[in-house]
Amino acid sequence: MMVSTKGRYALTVMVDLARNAADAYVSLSDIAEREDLSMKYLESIISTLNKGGMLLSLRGKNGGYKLAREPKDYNINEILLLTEGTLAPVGCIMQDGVHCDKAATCSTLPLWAGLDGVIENYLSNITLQDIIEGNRKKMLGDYCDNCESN
Amino acid sequence: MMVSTKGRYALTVMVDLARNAADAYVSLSDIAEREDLSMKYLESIISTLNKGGMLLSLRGKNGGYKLAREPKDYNINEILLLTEGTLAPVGCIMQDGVHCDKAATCSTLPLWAGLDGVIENYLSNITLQDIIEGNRKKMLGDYCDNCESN
DNA sequence: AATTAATCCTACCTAAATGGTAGGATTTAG
DNA sequence: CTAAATCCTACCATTTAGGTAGGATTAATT
Repeated sequence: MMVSTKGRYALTVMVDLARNAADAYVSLSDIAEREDLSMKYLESIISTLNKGGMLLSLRGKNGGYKLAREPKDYNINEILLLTEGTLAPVGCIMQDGVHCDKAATCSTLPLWAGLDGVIENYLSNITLQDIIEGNRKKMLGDYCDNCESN
Repeated sequence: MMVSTKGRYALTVMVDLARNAADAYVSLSDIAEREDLSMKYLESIISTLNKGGMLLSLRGKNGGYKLAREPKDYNINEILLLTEGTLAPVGCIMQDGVHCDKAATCSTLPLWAGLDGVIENYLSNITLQDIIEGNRKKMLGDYCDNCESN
């Protein structure tokens, strides 16, 4: 599994905040209850999102979190990358340039690099806005059963 | 990581066999030595490939393995699927129809389904032959640095 | 018939990652 | 002052990854 619950729940939190945006700060307990997820676990996840500059937070009573930007200005790749650390499909594709010592002669490396590119391309072109709008055509593409043909 | 060493080594073995095809059976110790991988570990991996109908095997002295079909008739998706069990990017996408009980209302599910489709589409369209030919254009697509522009 | 070289099979093992939980310190609105 | 919230550190159980070990079986060669 490329994306663990950490990344999945992080996206769920972002979508929840995008939906319940208004202008107010939303408490984590509200999010946890709405999404039926462990608040304690979400705490560590939302901390990563917050430190990564994805959110604004307010401590103390009536505090909580809200999005730092508009939903259309978040792409899914950056959200998952922040929480997962890497989205590389294999261990021999590194984001920081470190790679296997056989890389120069490896015949399968272009395959993994190509796969990595396809994944990043897909996720980078979908925004938080697309998700809350339920833009199935963009997300499911040609494989969408009930998307209009134009 | 979506693809573990199991799947990666399985592909390495298939590529090695495709290269050293001839007509003869190739012993696992030869493959392990050429690819610089543990023979004992490869044993369990090649067993999966063999039982899955990807290979032909011959026991006893001078025995070994060879491809059951021509390299152009293997796509990478089927090789990885067999050895990894699943290539789903998240736990909530299952190959056998089992899914999360929130699926009906989940707003992120189309994203995961779309990602899954993109991965499967990419891997299904690349063959073992493409790899041994070093078809960088097909593997790296638009992201290829030194592919010809036509 | 014996030897050798190969696949086949079952069991085991260590380290790291996953998916959390627990408890308390700090901050701020009312 | 109190309640409700974020923030922070530590811990922990289970599963997965990445192998290793040892031997049984099969078949070609001498």
